[in-house]
Amino acid sequence: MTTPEAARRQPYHHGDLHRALVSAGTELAREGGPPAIVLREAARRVGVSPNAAYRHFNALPELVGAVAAEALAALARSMEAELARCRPSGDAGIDALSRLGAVGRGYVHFALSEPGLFGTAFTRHGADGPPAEGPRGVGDSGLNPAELLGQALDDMLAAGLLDAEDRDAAATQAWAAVHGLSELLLGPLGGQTRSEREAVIDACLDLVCRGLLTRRTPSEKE
Amino acid sequence: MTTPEAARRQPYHHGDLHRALVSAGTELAREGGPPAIVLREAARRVGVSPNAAYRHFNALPELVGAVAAEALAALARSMEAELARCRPSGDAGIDALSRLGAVGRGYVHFALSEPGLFGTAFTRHGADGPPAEGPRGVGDSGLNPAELLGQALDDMLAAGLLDAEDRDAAATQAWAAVHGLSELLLGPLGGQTRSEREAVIDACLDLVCRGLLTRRTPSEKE
DNA sequence: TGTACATCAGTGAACGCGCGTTCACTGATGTAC
DNA sequence: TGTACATCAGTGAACGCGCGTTCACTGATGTAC
Repeated sequence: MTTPEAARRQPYHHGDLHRALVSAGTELAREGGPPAIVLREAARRVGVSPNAAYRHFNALPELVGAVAAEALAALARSMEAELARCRPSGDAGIDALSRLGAVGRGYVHFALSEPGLFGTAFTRHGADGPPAEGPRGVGDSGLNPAELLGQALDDMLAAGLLDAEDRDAAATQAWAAVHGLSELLLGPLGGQTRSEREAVIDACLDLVCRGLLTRRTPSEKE
Repeated sequence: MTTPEAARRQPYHHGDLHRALVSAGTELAREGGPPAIVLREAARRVGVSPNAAYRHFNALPELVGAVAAEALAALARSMEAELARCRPSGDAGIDALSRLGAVGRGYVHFALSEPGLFGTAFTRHGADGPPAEGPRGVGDSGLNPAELLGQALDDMLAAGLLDAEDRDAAATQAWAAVHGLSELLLGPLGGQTRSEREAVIDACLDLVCRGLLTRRTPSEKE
C-alpha cells in the first residue's frame, strides 16, 4: 500500500533548497576556504542536480556571498561566546578592557579553529550584486563582528578610557592587530603549541590596550 | 644568405626558460593573486609549449613557490626603499623608532600598491618540496622582510628602547599590526583616499610604538 | 468538493572551457676522440 | 680540425577532469471557479 520508504526518500521538491545549498557551501568553505565553494559540489552534497541551484542563485558569486555572510555570523558568535565569559567586576574601566579583550580573543580563536570560514568571511570576491536584504553576518545578539568591536569601544568611552575622537581610529587599529595576528598564526607563525599561541594572543591584546590608553591626552588623566 | 629574421625570432632553445617562467608567473600573480598563477598561461606568455615547463619544475606548486619567493623579495625591496629615506638625527632612539616606522610603512605600501604579489608572498599553498637553495625572498640588502624587521628591533634594543626578552614578542606584534592593517585596507576598509590611508597607517604605527615603549619594566626607566 | 490550469521547482543531457600532466618525438648543443 | 654520439631542451598531440552555465523538459503544487 505505502510507497517503499526508499523510493520517497528524495521528494521531487526539496523544501528549502536555498538554505540547504548555503549550508553545503558553508561546509565546503570550512573544509577548503573560498576556492572550495563550488556550485556543482554543493548541489551534489544536497542530492540535487547542478542546475537546480539556478532557481535560487543567479550565479556562483551569489552563493559565495551567502556563505561569506554565514561565515561572518559564525565569527560574531565566537566573539559573543567569549564576551559571555566576562564577569562584571564592579569597575567599569576594568570591565570595558576585559570586554575589549574578549572581542579580540573571540576573533583570533575563530580564525584558528575555523580557518576556512575565516578566510571566506573576508573574501574579496563575494556577490557584487544586491546589498543584501535584512541584516547579514550577525550573531545571536543581532550585531556583526564590527559592531561587537564598536560596542566594546563604546564601553571604554563610557568608562572614560578612550576619547570619542579616537574611537574610529581605535577600531581600525584593534581590528588590524587581531586580524594580522590571526593570519600570521595561520601562516608564517603556524606550528606553535596551544599555550604558546595563547601567550602571543594575550601579549598582542595587551599591546593594543596599552597603545590605546597611552593615547589619552595628558591633560585629562585623572 | 642569412635566414630571414622572422624565422629565427624563436630559437629552439630559450636560454633561460626557468627565469622566464618565474617572471611570467610573477606577472600573473601581480595581476590576479595566487590563483592566477597558471602554468599553461605562463608558458603561453613566454612563447613556449606548456610541457616545456616540466623541464624546470616538477609541478605547478614548485612554480608557485618560486613566485612567492619573488614576491617576498619585492616586499623586502619596498621596505628597504622606505628605510633609505630615513635620515640620521643624531639620536639613536629617534633613529631606531623612525626605522621601525619605515619598515612598517614599506610593508603596508607594498600591500597597497601590489596586492596580488602581497597575497602571493604569504600564500599557504607554495612548494611543499625542497627547502630552497640559497637565500630566497631577500631584497637588495640580502635580508628578507622578517629580517629587516628584526634589524629595526635590534636598533631599538641598542638604543635602550626595548628589552631583549621582549624582542620576539615585539616582532610578532609589530608584524601582526602592519599585516592586519594591510589586509583591512585592501578589503573591508578599502575605498579611502590616499591621505586618509596615510593617516591611518601613521596612527597604527604610532600605536605599536607606544605599546612597545610602555612595556618597559618601570624600574629601568631612565 | 471537484477539476482545469498557471506556476513553481526540480531533472537530464549537453555545451565549451581551461586546466595539469604525460606520451613519444625532434632539434640543438657540447664533448671525447 | 673534424666527426660520432650522448645529453639536453624543446615540440605536438592527447588524456581526463571538473567546472559554470544553458537548453528543453517534467513532476508537483496551489489556486480560481
